[in-house]
Amino acid sequence: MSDEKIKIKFPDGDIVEYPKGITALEIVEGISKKLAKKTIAAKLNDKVIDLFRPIEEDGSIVFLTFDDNEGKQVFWHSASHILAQAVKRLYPQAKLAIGPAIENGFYYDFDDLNISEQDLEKIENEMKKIIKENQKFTRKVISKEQALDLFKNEPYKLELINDLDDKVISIYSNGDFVDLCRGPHVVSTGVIKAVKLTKLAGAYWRGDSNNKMLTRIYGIAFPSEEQLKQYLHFIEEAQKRDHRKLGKQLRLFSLHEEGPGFPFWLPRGMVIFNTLIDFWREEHRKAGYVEIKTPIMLNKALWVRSGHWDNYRENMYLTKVDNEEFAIKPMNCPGGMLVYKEEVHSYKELPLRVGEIGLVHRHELSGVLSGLFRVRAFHQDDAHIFMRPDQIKDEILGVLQLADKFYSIFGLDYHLELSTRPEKSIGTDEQWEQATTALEQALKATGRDYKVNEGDGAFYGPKIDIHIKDAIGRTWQCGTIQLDMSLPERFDLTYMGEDGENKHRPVMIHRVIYGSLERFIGILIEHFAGKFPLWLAPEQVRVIPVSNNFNDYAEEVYKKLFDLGFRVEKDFRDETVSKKIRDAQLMKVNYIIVVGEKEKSTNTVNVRDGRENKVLGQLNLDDFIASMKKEIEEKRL
RNA sequence: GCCCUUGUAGCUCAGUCGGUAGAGCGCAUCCUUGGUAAGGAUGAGGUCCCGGGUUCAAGUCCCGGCAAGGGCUCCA
Repeated sequence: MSDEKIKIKFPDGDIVEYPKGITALEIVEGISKKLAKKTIAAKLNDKVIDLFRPIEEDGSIVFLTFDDNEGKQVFWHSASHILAQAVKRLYPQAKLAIGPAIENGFYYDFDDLNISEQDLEKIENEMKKIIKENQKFTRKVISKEQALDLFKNEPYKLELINDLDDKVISIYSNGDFVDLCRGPHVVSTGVIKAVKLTKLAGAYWRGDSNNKMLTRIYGIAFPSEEQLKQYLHFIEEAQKRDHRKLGKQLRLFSLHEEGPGFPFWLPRGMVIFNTLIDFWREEHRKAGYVEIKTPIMLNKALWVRSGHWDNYRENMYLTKVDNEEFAIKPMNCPGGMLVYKEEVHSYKELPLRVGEIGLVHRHELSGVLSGLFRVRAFHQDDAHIFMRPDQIKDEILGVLQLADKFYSIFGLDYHLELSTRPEKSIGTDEQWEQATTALEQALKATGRDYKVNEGDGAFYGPKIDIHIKDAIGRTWQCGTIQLDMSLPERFDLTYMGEDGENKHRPVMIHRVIYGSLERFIGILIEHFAGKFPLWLAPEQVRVIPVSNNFNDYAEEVYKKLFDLGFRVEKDFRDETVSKKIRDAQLMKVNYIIVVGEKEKSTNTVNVRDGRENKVLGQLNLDDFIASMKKEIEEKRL
């Protein structure tokens, strides 16, 4: 090592001199053994590097642990190398593709690997062996020729190397295993304390469905067994909330072979469905919307005009009526266009906000269907807003505020994303500029952060997506606001301007807040784990007499609640109280009322909170009714 | 659409080596009349997803299809 020095700046501002070529590991060990133990990688001048890589230049350094996202990525990426190494040991003929870290864990793709899920345990055990061997990771930069020679038996690696061209080609080795890799990696395999292979799947090479399908193995790893256990427990809990499972248990909806992707709504599910729509109607009425309903099936000429025939036909259900071709609507907009054109509109009546709970059908690929989250028939809480160009900002802001009101009611946090002009698009630069600026202004006016996805907009206009976050941290795209510069042209929509000319082109947006009622309910089921707020609950109250000697009083209580409009059931079965309580609990009834002698003589009810699984005690019936009314009124969570 | 896995009573699932179908829950009837998460007994209930094939014999093995689950691709 030379006498040359380099200057390293720490996050707290301190600058320390070190000999050139020192490693981040040596630096951190000099600071704190404890920190060194937790440290996975380092960030030098904002570039993540291996702890074992010699530092040759001045710079500011940050140490990364598993708590940092970038630390996790290094950790999981290293685990994926161990996975590949284990697979190569057990199945030498397997060909390596790629193996990155992902949001939750890592995967590695292989070709020529014929295994089934039972083999995962074997591979996992081999990984544990490699971890035990505590092999050191090393990095080496090689020439393209060397790389081509080194990986001559790995066709996928060769393809990658040839695509790397002028970039630096680095390889990482640990033990007998070498992989083409940008890195960085952990110091040694022993750092990975706990690993689990979670699933086996097919995946196309380079994500292109024209390419060969490879075998992908997914896994997760942690710095301690305890963390792995916690993670697996979390997954288990999440599975208990699965809306497909709860939907069946709580008898909300069903799916049948006879109609793949076409959900059946059962009485209990219909309560939620209708309650959501009631709420929607009321809020939209207040926000100045009118409502229409357009036909579910319209002729081919309309879809040709709207552009769907050319761009979306693959996903449309077609049929014939009197020998003319018709399509079941995959979207509501074309019908809405016809309604707009029914009369001449004045600039004075804009913005025109036209809502529609539209049932749309889309032929999604069989492999993508999933419970209520991905279906072939669903209801959109659609609305089209027609406006003058100067109204864009305020209208968008109005929609964002309305969406905020909705999501807050359900206790759903969310974030906003703006997608701008894609490469393939219609319209002029000015139009895009104006539209995008208006969207941005509206976003800024909300005072919320938003993310920009450059070039991710639809070909016909920029859009804002609303991504909600559920009770266990998963995000879902629900609401969208899309500006459409295509349909007003295609349908030649106009309005009469101040100048007396009926040739002005309105700006149109499509927007949804629930997105799809089906999907939204699926999300709500999982968000609430089936325990709905009182205002939404399919069964708000269940009345249980302690024995059939008290059926008369129970009936009286039941009838009173029923007549007041509560969703109430009674359980007069010849079963024990415990049994009936249990059944009510399993159905996640909000309030379970038990009545016997005590209650009958005092005109009270004994209430149990079904969501909390807790007895609240004896309450005056009228007081209880008043408190429920209030709870519903406030839409309390 | 593609890869892997699965499909048995209303539900959740067992079914070994190919020998002709099982449990718990639910349901019905009876006993029990009860105080906050499963009282007891008896009984009914089956196109083993569908169609072919192999075999003396198929829930079981093979082929094809359909559906579901996990992924990939797709998602105006």
